Amino acid sequence: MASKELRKRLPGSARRARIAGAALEVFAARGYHATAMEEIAIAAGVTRSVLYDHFPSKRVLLITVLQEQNALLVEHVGARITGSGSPGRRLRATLNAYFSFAEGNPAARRLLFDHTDEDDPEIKAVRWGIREARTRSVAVMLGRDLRRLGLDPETEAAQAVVELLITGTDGLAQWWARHPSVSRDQLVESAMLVLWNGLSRLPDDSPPPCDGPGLPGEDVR
Amino acid sequence: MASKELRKRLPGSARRARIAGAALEVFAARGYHATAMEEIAIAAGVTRSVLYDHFPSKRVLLITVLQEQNALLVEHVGARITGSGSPGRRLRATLNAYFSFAEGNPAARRLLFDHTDEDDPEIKAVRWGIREARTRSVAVMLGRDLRRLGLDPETEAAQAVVELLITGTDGLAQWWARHPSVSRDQLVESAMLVLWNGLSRLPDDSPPPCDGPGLPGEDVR
DNA sequence: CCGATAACCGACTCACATGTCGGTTGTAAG
DNA sequence: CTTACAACCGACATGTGAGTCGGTTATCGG
Repeated sequence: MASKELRKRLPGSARRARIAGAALEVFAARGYHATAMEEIAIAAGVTRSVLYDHFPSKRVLLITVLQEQNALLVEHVGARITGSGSPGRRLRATLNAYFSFAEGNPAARRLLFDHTDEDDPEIKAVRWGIREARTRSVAVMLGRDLRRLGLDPETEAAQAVVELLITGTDGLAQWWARHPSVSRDQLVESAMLVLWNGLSRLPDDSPPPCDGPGLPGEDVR
Repeated sequence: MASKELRKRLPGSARRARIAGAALEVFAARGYHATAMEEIAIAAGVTRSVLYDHFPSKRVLLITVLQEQNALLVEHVGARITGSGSPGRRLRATLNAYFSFAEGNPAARRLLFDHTDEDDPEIKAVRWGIREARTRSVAVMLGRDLRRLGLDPETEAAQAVVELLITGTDGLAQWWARHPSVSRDQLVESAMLVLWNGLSRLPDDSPPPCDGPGLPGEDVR
C-alpha cells in the first residue's frame, strides 16, 4: 500500500515477509479457522499457491507469525524496563511498556493473546510455551516483591498472583482496543490503582489487613 | 453414563436436554469450529440428523447452550452474595461464589469465558451481550466502593478498573483449571491479596500512597 | 546475449462438515 | 387394536477450503 511496488516479482525473502505481514493482519482480524489462505494471498498480492511456495502449511504460517511477534514483544518490553528504581516505579514502567506495545501493534496483541483457536494441538503447544515463558519472566521480575509480601515465587500462591496480574493486564489492553479515547497514562493509572494500591483504600472503612479468613457456608456439590 | 437408559427412545424435551448437555461438554473441550456435529451426536447417543430435529443449526445450538449456562452462572453467584457486610467481605464472597461455580462447572466456565470462536458475527454479538451484562452488574455492585476511591462508576477509568478485576479473575479461574491441587480458599486468598491489598504492602518500602505520577520518557512511534 | 534458477500462477484433487429429505418404528391416545 | 404423531435414522446434496502439480516467465549470473 505505502510502497509503490506495482505487483512486481519479488525476491523470496521479501515476499516471505509480505506474506507474514498479511497473515498477521488477517489472522488477527478473523481468527485462525475463519481465515482462508485465499484472503492472506490477496492481502499479500499473490495467489494462494505462492503461499505454499514459501510456507509448508497454514499451521506453520501461523506459528511462524506467532513466534516472530512474540519475539518483538519481548524485545519491546525488555528494552524499556530497567532493573532499577522502586518496586512501584518498576511495575508502572512495565505496564507502560506493555500498553505501548499494544497501542503500536494492535494486531500482534490480538493475535498473541486473544487465542481464537486453541483447537489444533500443535498451535496450542506453541501458545502454551509463549504463555509459560511470559509468566516465568514476570515471576522472576517480581521475585523480590513477592518475597516481601511473604510469598515464595516458587509457590503456587505466588504463581496465582502473577497469573491474575498478567491476565488482568491483558484484559485491560483488550478493553482499551474498544475504548481508544482513553490515554495510555490513564490506563496505567487505573491498573496501578488496583494492582498497586488495591481496592481497600477506603477512607472510612476497616483497616487495611484483610478481614476474617473463612466464609460462612459455601457448599458446592 | 450414570443413568442406564440403554439407548431407548426419549421424549423430545429429554433428548433436547441431553443434546444440550453433550454440546456443552464437546464445545468446551474442542472449541466451536473444531467440533463436528457428529461428535455431539455420539455424545448424546443419537445420530447427527437427530440434532437437526431439535435445533435448527450448529450456531443456534451453541447460542442456546451459552445462554443457558450464563443464566445458571448468574443465578449461582447471585444466590450467594448478599448486599450486606463490609466491602472487603462482599468482594471475598463474590470471588468465592465465582470460583465455586468454576469448580463445579468447569465446562461451563470454559465455554463462557475462553471464547474460542469470535468469528461468527452472531455468536460474537451474544458473547458481547453476556460480557456487557456482567461488567454492568459488577460495576453496580462496586459502585459505592469505586466512588469512595474517587471514581465515578460512569467514568471510563472506573470501567477500566472493573475490566481489570473481571478479566484477572477469569484468568485466575483458568489457571486454576490447570493447577487443581490449589484449594478454593487459597485461590480467594491470592486474589484478595492483589485486588484488595495491592502489591504495595511492603514492610520496608515507601509509604502506601503511590509514587511520582509521571514516567520519565516513553516514546512509542 | 543466454541459459538456469526460482518466483509465480491456474486448475485440479480430496477430504470433511453442514444441513436436507424420505422413510421407519416406537409409543401413547382413543 | 389401530391409528397418528413424533423420535429416530441412512443417504445424499452442497459448499468450502487445504494442499499439490505442471507449466510459464521474470531476473540474474556468466
